[in-house]
Amino acid sequence: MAEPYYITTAIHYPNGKPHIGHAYETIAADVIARFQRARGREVRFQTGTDEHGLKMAQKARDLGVTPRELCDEMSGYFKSLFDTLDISYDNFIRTTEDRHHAASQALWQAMEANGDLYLDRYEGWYSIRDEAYYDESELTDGEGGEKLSPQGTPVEWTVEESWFFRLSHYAEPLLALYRDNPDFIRPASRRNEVVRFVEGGLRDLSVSRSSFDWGVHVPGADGHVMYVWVDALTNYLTGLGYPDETDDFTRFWPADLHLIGKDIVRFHAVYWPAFLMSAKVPLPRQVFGHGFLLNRGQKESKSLGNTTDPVDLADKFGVDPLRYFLMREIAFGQDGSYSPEAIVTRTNAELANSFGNLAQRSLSMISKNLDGKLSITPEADEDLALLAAVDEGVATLIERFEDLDFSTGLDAWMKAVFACNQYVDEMAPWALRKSDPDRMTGVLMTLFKCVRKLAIAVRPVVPGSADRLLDQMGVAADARDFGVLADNTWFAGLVDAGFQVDKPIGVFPRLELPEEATA
RNA sequence: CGCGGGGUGGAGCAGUCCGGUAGCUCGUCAGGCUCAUAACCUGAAGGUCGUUGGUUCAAAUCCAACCCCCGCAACCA
Repeated sequence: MAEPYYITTAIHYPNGKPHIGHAYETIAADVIARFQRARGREVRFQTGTDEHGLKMAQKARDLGVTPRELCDEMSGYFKSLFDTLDISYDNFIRTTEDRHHAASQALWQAMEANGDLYLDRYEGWYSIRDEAYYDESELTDGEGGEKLSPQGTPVEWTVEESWFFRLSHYAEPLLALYRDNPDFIRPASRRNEVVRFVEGGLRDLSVSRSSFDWGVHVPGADGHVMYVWVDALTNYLTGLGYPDETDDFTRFWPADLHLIGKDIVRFHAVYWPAFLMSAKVPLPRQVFGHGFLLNRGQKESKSLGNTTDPVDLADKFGVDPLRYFLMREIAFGQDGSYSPEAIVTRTNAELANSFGNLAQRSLSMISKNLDGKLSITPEADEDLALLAAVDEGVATLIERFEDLDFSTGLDAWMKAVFACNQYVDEMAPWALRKSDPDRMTGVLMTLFKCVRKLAIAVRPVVPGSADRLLDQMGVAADARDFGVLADNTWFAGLVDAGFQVDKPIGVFPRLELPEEATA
């Protein structure tokens, strides 16, 4: 049976429409999911929305709708975005689902059974807007002498009965975890931050709220709902059927990868493993905190008026160019910059001019000069050298993708594409057409084989386009995973079947820079 | 002493952990080709790797100090 692979994105907080960052994270997760499927693994890919918490309740009240109605609407925007972006998730979870409440309560009870939850009073300076308590030392004085949070929001002295989680007991086990599993937190910069934070000592964590009720109820404690993060993190278990020992749970837990933004690494790398240790549930294998997307080097924000609707980007440039750009341009794990010009320049140069044009010129020549017919030909040294170069590029792509280093992997892939274009130039099949037609056929067959390899390799990134290309090449829909790269029988199969290449249709058209983007 | 990220040819970046000819893409210039999406191929110019000092046979890379830029304002990933 195929080796299982479980990947999750963070569940998204839907108190606004999805923005470019949501698209980035989910596209990256999708590329990983498709990549692992292509490697032959049985993939479970989960995303969803995190719908509880005070802010959702407040927002619903402001809009005059019920929290449930608001969640239904907002969650829909996320689903629709993911459909637009070709996200191949297996499970879209919503934390308002009954099964999720049940799972969260089960996890709670497991932590309680381990003696890690206790009831106490929490008092301190609380900011309703930030939904957080602050230490006296963090506060500043406002103009009227009132206390303000570090964020400048008003705070009130609040006393609240709250359940606490004995996080303080887990500092050592967590440090041991980081020590024994250096890749538990990636990239390394994030790991260093977390280690330093935990080394500084951990305080018990307030894990329930009684000031509002839009959340998962604490079992046996009327009036308390769980702190949103307790409930949110549990989603990764819910999706597999926890607490039931379902087949899914047995097969896919522990998760191979939680892909999240760098801002919530602490919750995933500190609280989450501590909760799981307490509940005696195995720990996920890796937490990866990706960087943020900057709009021309600037953080995107409503106040700056530079927000981007990812659906617009996909409409303007196409889903696959957008996906390719994000994975290719940005060193995964670091912050990255994007702009319409950068998207157009990058994807025109690489997808349209280099790879798209390579496919087009190769198929076009086969179609025109050979009536689209394929044939078995002797392979010259140059042909073998090119095939080897392509194999190497593809192998590097696979190796780098396995390590979540997409930009370097695609760089190696591009080098292979360059080698193919160089080969076309050197072999000059248009000249061979007159001087040595058999050799021309050999050259074109070599190109056909190379284009297939390249298309299969890049398919996780640009699935729709790669499939449209492979369709034109007669490559069977079930023969597009990496396992077939080493297969040498497929070509003879196509020849025997009498497959003919039609006049090709380009799958990576050149993009124009939209008018308004230049303004 | 708040935390973090960053300063590498015109632009955008990689390389820095594990010192050893400074690499990639775009842009520019010159040439080639004409099969192909005015695409492709070849070559060239262009950098004292923020500053200063230190370690070393050797530093973009290690150490110290300093300068500058950008986030930490929830739409927040």
